[in-house]
Amino acid sequence: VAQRTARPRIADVAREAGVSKTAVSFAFNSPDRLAPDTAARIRSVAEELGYSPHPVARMLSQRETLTIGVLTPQALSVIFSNPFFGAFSEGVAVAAEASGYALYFISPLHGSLAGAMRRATVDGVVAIGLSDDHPEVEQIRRAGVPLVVVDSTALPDHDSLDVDDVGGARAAAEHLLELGHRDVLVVGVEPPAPAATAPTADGPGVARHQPPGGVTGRRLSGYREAFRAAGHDLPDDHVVLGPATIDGGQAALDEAYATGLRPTAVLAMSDAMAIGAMRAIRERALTVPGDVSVVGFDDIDLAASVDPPLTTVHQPSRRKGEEAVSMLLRRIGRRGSGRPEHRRLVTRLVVRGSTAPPARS
Amino acid sequence: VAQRTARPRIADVAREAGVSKTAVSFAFNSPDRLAPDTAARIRSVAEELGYSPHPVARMLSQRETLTIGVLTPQALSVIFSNPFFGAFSEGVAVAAEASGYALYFISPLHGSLAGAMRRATVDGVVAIGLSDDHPEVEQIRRAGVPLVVVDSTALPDHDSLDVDDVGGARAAAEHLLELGHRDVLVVGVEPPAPAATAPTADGPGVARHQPPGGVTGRRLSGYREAFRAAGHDLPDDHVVLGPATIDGGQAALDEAYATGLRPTAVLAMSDAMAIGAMRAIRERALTVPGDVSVVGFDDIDLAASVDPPLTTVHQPSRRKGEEAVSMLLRRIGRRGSGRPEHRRLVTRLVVRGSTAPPARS
DNA sequence: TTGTAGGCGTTATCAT
DNA sequence: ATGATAACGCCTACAA
Repeated sequence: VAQRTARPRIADVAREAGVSKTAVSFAFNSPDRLAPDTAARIRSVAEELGYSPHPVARMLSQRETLTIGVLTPQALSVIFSNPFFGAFSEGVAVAAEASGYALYFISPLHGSLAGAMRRATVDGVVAIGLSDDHPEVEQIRRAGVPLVVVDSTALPDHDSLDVDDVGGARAAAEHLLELGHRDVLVVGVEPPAPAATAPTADGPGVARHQPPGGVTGRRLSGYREAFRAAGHDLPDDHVVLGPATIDGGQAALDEAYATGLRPTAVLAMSDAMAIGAMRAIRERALTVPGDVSVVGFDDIDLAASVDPPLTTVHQPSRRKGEEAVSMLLRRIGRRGSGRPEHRRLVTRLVVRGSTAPPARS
Repeated sequence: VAQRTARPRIADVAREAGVSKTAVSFAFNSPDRLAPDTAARIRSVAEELGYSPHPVARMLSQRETLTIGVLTPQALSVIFSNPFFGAFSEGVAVAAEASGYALYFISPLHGSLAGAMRRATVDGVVAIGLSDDHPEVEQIRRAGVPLVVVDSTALPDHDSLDVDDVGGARAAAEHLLELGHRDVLVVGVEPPAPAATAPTADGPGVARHQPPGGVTGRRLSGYREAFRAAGHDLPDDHVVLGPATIDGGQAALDEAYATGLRPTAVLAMSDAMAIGAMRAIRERALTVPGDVSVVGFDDIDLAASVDPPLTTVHQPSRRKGEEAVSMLLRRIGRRGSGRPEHRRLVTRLVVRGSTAPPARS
């Protein structure tokens, strides 16, 4: 590797071209204010020297980064292993790129999300899955950066975007109830354990005492509504939580079986977990949907391609990403002012092949 | 939303606490150099005012961003829709987070990758899939930022990391040949069309005149080697390219059928494309592997869960991400000096259910 | 059309 | 232990 030589600065170009630093700056930022040939000469000298404006210096003086942050309370590793997040990011990326913004991922560093947030050089933030009871949410809000929260219990002061989790979950549960299922296991997404407070890495387990908020809470109440309306019960010990990954779903199901549960159906809060659950079910030499029905949530691209095709609740993941960025860019444009906007996108149940009536035993 | 009030600066804290700016800086960066109570007082004033050091100013003065860039010649939208990339990013994220680095994604903005690169405030870059014949590769190298290229034809001057594409591809082709297939369609990953030069958005099509380089080229030559060794032929018109997505694979297969091809097997260069190909095959009322066998590449998490389970070439995607970052951090640590390092990881064929002997017709 | 000078907010150097 | 001052590299009134 070529030893890195000192990066040329604007003064070098100015000297070499025999003009002032201002002229060089103009050549890059407002060429119209320069005689055409001066501008051309400056640019060619710059090219020759390999000069380009230092982005950090530029940011500092323009107070603008042309970057938007994607903030998540989970480690990026768990995030990137969830296909739903891939689709969401796709939407975010499309909208950001279209407006010339780059993407910066903000995740807990050294256990601190607020710390990572302070380090982030962004013009605004899309926060996904940041529940309002997150211990650092207050510090994050105070950063004073335009913020759109996605899939959170709406912070009334901030723009928010979510989907009809309750309705979608209710539809999923109703579907199982109509098929005749009564003994149903809920496989939920575990709210990220803030490493700062309680780093209890005890894997998936039954729901903790405090009722989960955010998406998990909303979907859970959707499931419950359906059961209640049908005059049935969804006991607390039939709710197992874990990370929203294939492995998480598999582990969650194993956990439930270890507890002695033998449900005829599974309501998973993420397709990745649903797929993991199906794996666990098969490893027990049971079949889907013959012995156990499975319903997912998200409707990832591959949901229709797995075996059996997954019955799931569709949510517009890509659009969610696009819409979040577009709300954020609007707010950035307004320089943060204006009343907060709250949007909710629709969900719908997509019935495929992973659900069937329970086996008569 | 609260009207954003002027962000407090170091001088505000200094004044309020009755100390100098230096003292405030020390309170944050080297508290040991201050009397314990002064440090404490300063920090509490800072807290009260809601002050934290401006990250951009900090970067400027420290000449360090604690951020690594992930550069891709494709739009992020196509990237995030490829599960392989999710796994790779997972590895990148794990390694980066472990060292306290944040992630910044660099993709073509306004059609220019080099332009996006110049805007990027990063300490180093992991470039994935940047072929050496990319029109902007020279400008990117000249940026003088530590660079690790992944899945590229190795730039001899830079650290590089790839997998045994040739060997993996050869194994895939040999597998099909052994099963008895002769009429095989290759579904390849299309090198990104640099928007800067030829924005010919004519979708998937047969290979262009210039032979593809990078991964596509290497995998193709692996396939060819196997055919040649078996005394068979892999005609040029049996190679179709498209974006590495489900849709891309589906479109590529449709294209081939439109051309009149009726292969008994498909060699796809990505699992996403393989899954897309399987969809297209089924839409023609054909079965996999009964009528057409399909082999993928990557071995994404879901490969074993699709129907039928996908025979594919495994590559250590996560490890690739981790290793790339670790090489990059080493180089950053050496401040860019030292001889370039070149690593290659292994691949292996994983036979599942999507391949079988050709139907006797 | 071009140049001068001040500011962006920090950290580092060198005194005291 | 603390403070004054000069970088860091650029942008942009304002002046010429």
